[in-house]
Parts: sequence; structure tokens; C-alpha cells
Amino acid sequence: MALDLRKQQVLEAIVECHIETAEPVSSRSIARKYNLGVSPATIRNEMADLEEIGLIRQPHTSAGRVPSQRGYRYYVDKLMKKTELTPREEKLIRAIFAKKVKVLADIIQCTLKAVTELTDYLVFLSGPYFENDVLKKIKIIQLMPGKALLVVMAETGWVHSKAIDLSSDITVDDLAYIELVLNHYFQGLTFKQITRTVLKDVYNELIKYRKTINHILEILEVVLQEEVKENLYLGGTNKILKQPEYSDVEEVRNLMNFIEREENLRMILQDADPYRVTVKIGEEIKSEQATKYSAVTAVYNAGGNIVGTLGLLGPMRMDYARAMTVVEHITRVLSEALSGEKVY
Amino acid sequence: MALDLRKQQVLEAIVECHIETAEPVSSRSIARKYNLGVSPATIRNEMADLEEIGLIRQPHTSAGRVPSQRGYRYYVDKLMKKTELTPREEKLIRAIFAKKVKVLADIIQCTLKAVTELTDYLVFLSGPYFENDVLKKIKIIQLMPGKALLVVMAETGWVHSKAIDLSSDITVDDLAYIELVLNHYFQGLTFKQITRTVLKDVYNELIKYRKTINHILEILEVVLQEEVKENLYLGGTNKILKQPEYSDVEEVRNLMNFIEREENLRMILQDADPYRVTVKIGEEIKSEQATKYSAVTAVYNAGGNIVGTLGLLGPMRMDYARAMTVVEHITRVLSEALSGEKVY
DNA sequence: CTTTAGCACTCATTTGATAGGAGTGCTAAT
DNA sequence: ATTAGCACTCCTATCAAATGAGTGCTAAAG
Repeated sequence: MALDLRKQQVLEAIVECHIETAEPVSSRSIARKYNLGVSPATIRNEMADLEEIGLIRQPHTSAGRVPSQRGYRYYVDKLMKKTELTPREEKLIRAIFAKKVKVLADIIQCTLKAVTELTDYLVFLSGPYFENDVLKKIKIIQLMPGKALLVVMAETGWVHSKAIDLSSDITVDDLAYIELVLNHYFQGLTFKQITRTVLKDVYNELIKYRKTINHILEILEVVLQEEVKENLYLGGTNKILKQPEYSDVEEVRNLMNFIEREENLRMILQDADPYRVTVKIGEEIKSEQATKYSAVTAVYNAGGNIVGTLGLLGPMRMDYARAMTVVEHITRVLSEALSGEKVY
Repeated sequence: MALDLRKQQVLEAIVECHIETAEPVSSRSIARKYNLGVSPATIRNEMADLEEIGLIRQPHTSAGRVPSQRGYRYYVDKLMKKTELTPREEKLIRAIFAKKVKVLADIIQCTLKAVTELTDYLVFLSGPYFENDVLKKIKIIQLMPGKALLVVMAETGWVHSKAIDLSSDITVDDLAYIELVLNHYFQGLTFKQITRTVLKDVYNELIKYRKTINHILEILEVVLQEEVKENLYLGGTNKILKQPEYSDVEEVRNLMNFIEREENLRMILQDADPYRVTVKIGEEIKSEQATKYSAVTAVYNAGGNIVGTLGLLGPMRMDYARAMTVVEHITRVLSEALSGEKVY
């Protein structure tokens, strides 16, 4: 589908104008705004051609043109120019991320905040998960009679700990033994493997500590799950209402319904390209409910490993250039925040 | 403001009918639905009286009546009958809370879920906070050279721990000494006191560990803050759209704007009565933006201490009986979940 | 004195017709 | 190949009239 230069210019004009105004774009307005050196009539002819190829469509006979899904795709792939953040905006991002002490939850909040400041789309991200992290060592440290601390140390340096209650007849020696067995079984495995290889193997080995081990394994599972679980965070629900497409409540409801089901968002995040910003337009999001939406996603990493994905969701009439820039920039900052200094 | 019985019946009818239909209530519809044994004309007379007292109003001349803020207040205080959850609903709640392993974050999620299942209002709660918890003991446990675990134990039995990185020239003895000093300073104080009494006192005492102590205090602060911080959680944003008042996007925007500012919600939660379910109607929520909303709140506790508040926010035409029942029930279940078994 | 039937009156809402206007497609001229 | 011109389409805004729900008032009945 090679378009001649002028058709490209017209398509670009239509897409950009429509992104800006949310209204169908007329031949006259293009002639006025963009200096193509031709009259509206000529543009109309080009438009008729573009419509025939299926890159734009007419909401009704006497209306201007609107890009079709394929039109947006063509625009994103071939015509769109990269934008940059303004220095002001970069500063804003730095300010948001410039918290002194870094707790994971805070970083995620910062991310949501930063993106909602920069765009009027829905933001969502799958929280860092470390299912491929390798378990280095488990420690069970008694704090006082009947109370101990379960410590899980990963190769990456992450340390997780949780308190456990013990029946008071468990001795320090018992704990040492349990620790030994747990390490014997789990050391060197990834978190994913541990949760999958039935924890019951260990259970049998330590059958004489029945009650205690039950409890410990339970806690261990919680700790591991916390690492492995790909949490989903969402923000910008109020910002999205600024988009004119959502001045109709029915549309708002649709959207809310869509994002309410976590699996929808997970699916969008799932097949993000690890090497570049991914754009999904309309039906490219494989969901019947999402045919009117577009999503822009990119992965972020911690210490070189991909640990999660950040996404924007908005109407198909999304400012793709802007969205891509923001997503790219924020995932980079986020990766830095997660990798550079230690995050607790 | 003593109303005779029939006026009360009429007011009750108007409120309940309006809560149900969201429409102005006419004299005829009351005569039809409620068997007051009088004609619409009589009811009209009563209505005129009620309007004069300011308990109901007329949106326009040829419309039915709508309860005023004071009308709702009268209804809630004097007329409303308590409702009960159905066995089905109770079962639903139990099912939602019946997770085996209890992580705090999960419990909060369950709470939000349960309430959104049971009502179509906004739910929000201030997360458990323990600023009055007393610090029992601090432990610093070395995990490996350059890495240690900071453990904070509270009188209530809650244990918090975080990993800390140390410069590798710190010995176990150093850590023991630091631990000693920290305990000396902080033992027996509430978390709130600790964060307020300048941590710098300790800093001076331990000046020779300068770098290390800096870091440890930083982490300690994070741990304490996590305890003290009254996190705010919000849910039901999509459910609220079911309310007919929000079929106008402008209304939705208003509402979103209101809930976007955390302090608004915090303020509502703040002055919840610790002994009973609190109802705030319209302007009783001291916010110009919230004159059309009502809120129902109740506190919940953990181990006998009040640790947070749960709230519902909806249009003034809220089903108060229902909302109060749900809030009361859920805070009870939540308190049980937080108190009964250990929560990790 | 209270209740109520009856009726006039009000006013939001719906309906339908009309005018206006934006935008296109086509044709013929450049 | 381009474009001016014009007919045509169809959305949208506007206005008047019709509709109807609901009230307030009055006068009669209980």
C-alpha cells in the first residue's frame, strides 16, 4: 500500500487534526491549516481515494473524514513524527521521582502520578514481579519464644521477611533443622519453580514438625507469591473523562466495564514488545469491548531483567506520538529507579 | 419539630419512594403505593405543610416532591427502619473473606470487593494505622557481610522487618551496640512519638557510626511511617455510575474531582463516631463540592484498638438503611479478620 | 374541622416541522 | 491534473405546539 506523497500528507493532516479536535476533518479545514498548495476540491479527491483504500471513513454523507483503524496504523507506522518532552515536563518527572527513600509501593504511585500528570489517558502497570529470581537462602530467626522471622534472600539481592508465630515448644535447634531442610530443597530454584514444585515434598520430609512446618510453608508461599504475583495498578480514571469521547455516559460505562476486568488490562500488557514501545489500535487489542480503544505499552526492568509493563489506554483518537514518548520516558525513569539505587 | 403521625408517614413515603426511583414523588403515587387511607388531595395538603417546614421541596411547580437535606436527616434519625442482609449476602461476604492466608493488602482488597458487591456506592477506607502502637524491641540481625535485617517489634505483636545494606566494615558487635542504643532510646515509645521525637538525638549518640546509622535510621523511619501512615483505599468508581444521578457527565466529573482530592475523603473519615455508624448528609460533609452527596462511615478495629474507618459515598438520595447495614456489617467482619487470626 | 372531588393552572418534556449549514461528489471549465 | 461551482445529503439547532404529570385552590361532603 504505497501512497503518493500528497495522499500521505492528507492522511497525516486528517489524523493529526482529528486527534486534536475529535471532530471529523473536512477538506476545507485541511486546505486552510496545512499548506498543501491545493484546493479543497483536490483534497476531496484524495480523500475519496483514501476512503476507498480503507484508511479513512465518513461518519455520514455530509460529514468530514475520520481515520479508520488502519488509517491510524498507517500513521503510526509511517507518518508520525516523534515528539519530545519539554524541559518543564522532564523536570516535573524528576521531581515526582525524587523521593528520598524508595519503597516499592511508593515508586509505583510515583509512576502513576507522573503519567497522569503528563497525559489524560488511563495508566496501568503490572507491578514488578520476579518469578525468575533465584532463591539464595532461607533463614528462620527466632525473635522470642513463639515468634520467629522467616527471611527469604534472592540472588538479585532482594530480601523478603515476614514474622511467623510458632508453637512455643519449638526449639532453636528445631528451627535450624527446618531451615536446613528448606534450603536443601529450595536453594538455587527460581521462585516460580518453588511455588510449582509441590511444597508438599518438603512437608513430608519434615512431617514430625507437622504443625510448625505447615505454618512456615504457608508463610513462605505468601512471601513467594508476593514476589511472583504480577500486581496490577491503575490510575487516571478521572483524567480520561476529559476526553470528549467520554462526554457520553454510555461510553464511560463501557470503558469502566472494560477496565474493571483485570484480565483485559493484563492481556494488553502481556504481549508488549520487550525492545520497543508497542501500539495496539482498536481491534488489535483482541477484545470485542475494546474496538474503540487504543493502547500504548512498554516494558520496564530492574537490574537488567524485565519485571513489568506500563500501559496507556485511551480512545483510538489517541495522541500516539505523545503517548509513546511518555510511556518510553517513564519506563526508562522507572527502570532507573528500580535498578540504580536499592529499593526496599 | 414534632410531626404528627401522618406527616411522618408521608415524609417516609416520599423519602423511600425517591430513594427507589430517583424521581420526584407525587401525591398520587403515595396514595397508590402506601395505604394511608387518605386521598391524594389530603396528602397534597400534608406535603404543602412539610414543604413549609423545609423537609421537602419541589424542583418546579408542576413536579412532585423531593426530600431536602433536612428531610433526609429527619428520616435517618426518626423514621428509617433497620434492614438486614439476606443470608445469601452474608454468605457472599464470608466467601470473599474466606481466604486462607491473610495479608493486610489482601484483606483491604476483600473489603473493597465485598462492599462494591453489596452496594453501588463509592467505598473508601483509611488503612489500618498503628500510631499508638508501642515499640517493644528493635533488632538488627546480620544476614551476610554488608546486609542486615532491621526488625521492629510492637507490643501488639506486629512485627515489621526490612533489609538494610551496610558498609562491609561494620561488625556484628557494632550492630549490637547500635541496636542497644536504639532500644534504649525508643523502647516503650509509641510509633508516633518516635517519628516526632527527633531521630537526631540518636544520631548524635551514634555519631561514630555516622554512615551506617544514617542509613538505619532512614529505614527505621520508613518502617515506622508504614505503620503510622493512614493509607487511603478507594473502590467502586464504576459501580457509582449506575446511580441515575450520574447519567450526566458533568455530575460524574464533579464527583471524580471530589474524590480525587484525598483530603476530602480523609475529612469524611476523620470524624466518624467510634461507637456507631455515622451518617453525613449533604452540607453536613463540610465541603462545598459535596453538598449533593452523603456519606456513611464506621470505624473498624484490630485487637480492640480503632485502626481505621470505612466509608461509603453516594448521592444524597442514598439508601441509608442499606448503606448503614452494609458498613456496619463489613466493619465488623473486617475487625474480626484483623483481630481474630494473626494477619501478616 | 377534616377530607376530598373537581378543575384550572403551571411547567417540564416530547414531538414535529423547518431552516440552516457544513461538507461532499460530480461536472464542466481551466 | 486541478478547481470552481453547484446540487445534494444529512446532521443539528430552533421553535411552536401538544402532551401530560402534578399541584393548589375551592367548594362541597362527611
